[in-house]
Amino acid sequence: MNIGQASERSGLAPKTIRYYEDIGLIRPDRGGNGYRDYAESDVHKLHFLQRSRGLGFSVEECRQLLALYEDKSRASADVKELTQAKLTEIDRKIRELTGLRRTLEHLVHACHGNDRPDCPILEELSDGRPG
Amino acid sequence: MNIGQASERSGLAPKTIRYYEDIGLIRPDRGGNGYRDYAESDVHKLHFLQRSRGLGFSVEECRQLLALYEDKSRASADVKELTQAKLTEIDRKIRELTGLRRTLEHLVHACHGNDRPDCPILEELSDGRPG
DNA sequence: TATGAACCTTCCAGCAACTGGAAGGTCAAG
DNA sequence: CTTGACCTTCCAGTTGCTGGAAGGTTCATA
Repeated sequence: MNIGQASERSGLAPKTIRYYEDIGLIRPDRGGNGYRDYAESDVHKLHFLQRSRGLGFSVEECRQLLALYEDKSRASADVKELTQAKLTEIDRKIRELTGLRRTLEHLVHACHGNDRPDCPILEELSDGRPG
Repeated sequence: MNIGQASERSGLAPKTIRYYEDIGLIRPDRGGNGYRDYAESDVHKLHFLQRSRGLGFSVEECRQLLALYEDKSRASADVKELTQAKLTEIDRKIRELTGLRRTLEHLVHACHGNDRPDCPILEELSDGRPG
């Protein structure tokens, strides 16, 4: 099938699919007219990529996952380790964002929000001390 | 003072400081030797940038904040609005990450983590159905 | 058969927000 | 006078695409 249909069925933009080919993630056939020709297995891989990217794996990690996925003798412990590492990273991100959220919320509450020139948000950004 | 000291005192890498100059955020003087020469007020602005970047404001938002900060007739409602928008965005990110975390955790628990070739993580990534 | 839309192709450029490195100038200490 | 730590500019790379230009193909319709 053409790239348009592969795009629809995988949930990836055509540009993204071509990009994935550029960086060697997938290698579809070509028709006599030069058009890319995707097999079912290609769509499957693209969908795999779409899902794993959406779950926060980097493209390089997806490359590893794809290799594990295609390798019949893969060890699932490898995949578990990769996923566990990702989990830790996500926890860190959530913690950071939560702290940031707290700070900003504090600032919003402290700010008058009127037209007077004094603004606790700017003051705190300026001196770095908590208001 | 030279860029090295400005870097130390603002908490920004020299490269970052030069970059901020490139994109017009700050304009330090130059000494006779061509070296950048930072005044106290420059360091103050750099520190302001360091803080607001660290709080998740984009460089363009920092530019706005800096303008408001420098404008004596600024309206604090503007700043509050910007901060509030940022807060909403952070909430969305936290929600997304939490969902992602849940999915991955489920996958880790479902995976045997041994050397057997069947792995629920890969299977779910492949078909997109929750295991 | 012509025409137009909707596909497809490649390549080049750019986004954020820096970071790394090369090639070279300057300055202070020993 | 040399060594080493600074400083300068400029060019390129990072990640993961996305937009656009310029052109080829296919298909439906008039």
